[in-house]
Amino acid sequence: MGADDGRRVTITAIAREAGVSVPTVSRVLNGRSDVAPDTRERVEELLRHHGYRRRTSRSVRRAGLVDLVFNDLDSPWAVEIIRGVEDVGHGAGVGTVVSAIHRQPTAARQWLQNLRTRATDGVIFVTSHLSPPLHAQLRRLNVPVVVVDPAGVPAMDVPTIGATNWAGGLAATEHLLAIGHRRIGFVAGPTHLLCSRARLDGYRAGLEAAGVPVDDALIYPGDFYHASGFAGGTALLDLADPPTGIFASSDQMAFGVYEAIRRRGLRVPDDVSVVGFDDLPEARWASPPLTTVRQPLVEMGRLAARTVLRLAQGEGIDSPRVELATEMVVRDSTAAPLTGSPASA
Amino acid sequence: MGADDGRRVTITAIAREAGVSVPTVSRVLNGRSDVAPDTRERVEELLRHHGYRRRTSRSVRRAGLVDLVFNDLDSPWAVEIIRGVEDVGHGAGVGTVVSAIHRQPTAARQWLQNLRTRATDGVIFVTSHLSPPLHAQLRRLNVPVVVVDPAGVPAMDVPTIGATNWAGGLAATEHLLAIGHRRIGFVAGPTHLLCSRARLDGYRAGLEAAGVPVDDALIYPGDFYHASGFAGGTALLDLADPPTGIFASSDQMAFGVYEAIRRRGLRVPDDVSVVGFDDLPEARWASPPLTTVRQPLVEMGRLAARTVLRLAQGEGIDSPRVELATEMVVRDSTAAPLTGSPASA
DNA sequence: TTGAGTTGCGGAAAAGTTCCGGAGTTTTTC
DNA sequence: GAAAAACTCCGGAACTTTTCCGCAACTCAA
Repeated sequence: MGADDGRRVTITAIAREAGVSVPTVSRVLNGRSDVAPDTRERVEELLRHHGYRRRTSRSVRRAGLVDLVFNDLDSPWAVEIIRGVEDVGHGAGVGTVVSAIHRQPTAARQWLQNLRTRATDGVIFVTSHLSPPLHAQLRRLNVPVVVVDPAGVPAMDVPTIGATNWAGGLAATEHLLAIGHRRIGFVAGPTHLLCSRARLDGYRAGLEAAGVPVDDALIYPGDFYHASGFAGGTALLDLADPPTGIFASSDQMAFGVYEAIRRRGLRVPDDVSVVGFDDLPEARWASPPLTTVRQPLVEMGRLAARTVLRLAQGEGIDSPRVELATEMVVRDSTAAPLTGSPASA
Repeated sequence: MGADDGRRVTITAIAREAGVSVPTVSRVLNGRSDVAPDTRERVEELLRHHGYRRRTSRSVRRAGLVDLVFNDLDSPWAVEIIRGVEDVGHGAGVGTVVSAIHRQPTAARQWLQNLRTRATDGVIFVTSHLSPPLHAQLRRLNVPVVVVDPAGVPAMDVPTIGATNWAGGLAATEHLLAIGHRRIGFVAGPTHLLCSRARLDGYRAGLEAAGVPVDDALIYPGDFYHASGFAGGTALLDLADPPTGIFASSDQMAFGVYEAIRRRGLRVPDDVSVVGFDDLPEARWASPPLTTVRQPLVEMGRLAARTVLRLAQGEGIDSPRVELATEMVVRDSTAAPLTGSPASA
């Protein structure tokens, strides 16, 4: 596309073609406010069409801010990501702007509106859909974007950062199988998230590799929050042939499962084993301490921040898709199933 | 839905469409009296339909950012505050910049350095000491400051926002006394924080009002984090005459106490009752669900944001010191003490 | 030095406000 | 009952404020 005819594109050429002066193009590039909306659009269109790139890597004016956008800000999960981003940002002398767009397009538009009035060095979306129009707008503003735990398919040319969710799901399932469980319940996350589906597939793969048939009745659709874990645990224990172990695909749901088990008058791990996913700080302090799959959330935040800052400097990216390793953390919420129960060993 | 087709709506367009002159529209906008009622109505209808917005912000130039500074970003506690601030900020079209200064003066200096390169409409400190030099610097920059849960004395002329910590500590103690406990342990927060001291004083006041002598051996110095709760619970249970109920002045420490009790092979609330402070979302889902003192954290964040934005607009403040009410939330972690104590039952 | 890009300054034009007067209507006066 | 006075409502024009962009001077790297 760019069709840059041998020579590098300069703002002088853009200015001539757009019928404006050089300073005006410069102002558009730097996100100044004193440019008429349609002039800005015309110039941005030409910049994009010619694939303009900043001349030097050094003279980039930084806004001193990185945007971190969540769908919802209602989980301890979020703090871990914030910590990672803030840590790197702090070291690099950039502030971290945290927003929640609550899945509403109006909120997203309002956020974008605010973004226009100031500047940003880059945007990190977390488990967000990053709607095409929004992405197009950001592209027009020439703002680098990174997505953590992308919702849909890896998408276009946006770098994404995640964890090895499939491997984590597999490891958790293998752990339960290894200590003797055969009937393993699964509380899934929202199906529209890639990480949820990967964890579910890891669970399925683990069962199949062990020759245990996958029973759809043992898979409960949750949403990562406490309440759905409670509902899922209750539903699974209500089955005629209830599971001896339950793998919840988030720690919060695992705590909900704890509560469901406790309400039944049963105990963890004596009667039912539970495995979570995330390894939030509170997993270590739950009663009993939760066996879970550790996601390096802080490290994911750090990496996202470093990536977006590199992009902001015009530097390249090693890989458009990075998955950090998960790690099985065995604590006290898993044990061998009761041998006696229906049959025996 | 004004469907503003790219261009901005001007009063000229409105005037043309309404069949009146520009000055007439201007008069409607400014609430002048010399406009015929039906003319006024017609114009107002069109203004509404096109979503007309005043061109001039009229107010001072805003940076569109509010800074939210924590000491450490390592507790679910922080998310609640962030949610509140972000919520109000989002509504007002300002971004929320989250920072952690890790109690280090160097980090604070670095943060201030970053602040100089950009602009801010105001700063909210959370449980921070707000050292005099830092405060002086901010004052020099003419940046409004609000402190949530101030560390030291209410300080100079800085508005502060907190909760009724003393009343909360009293309520928790009274609850334990009411169900029959006489020997009540207390796991304190860091003594340099005002809220910690207030909770401790509430505890003492509750005991004294009930005629129960305060035993310093029952007061363990914690730091609000899990680990110190575990240490405190362990230490209290190791006493020759251990408490039958433990009041931890944060939910996280209460979870640490849970773990200490569990390690002893004892049970909550059968053997030992536990009360927390904060009412984090996970308190509801702990095993067993935690009896605690609810702090309106989100609301505190909201209020802080509203206050700092009002200050930024040059408006006045109703009160320099606001305390929001705490609320006793009774769940399943408290019960009457075993009557026979060491033996019997 | 040279070329690319940025910034302070100022001016033209647009947007919005205020002053003023005039047409039409209502009220008062004689 | 007619003229005068007063009032209502609105447009023209002058004025003020804000936006937008070019000029020229400047910075920065090669």
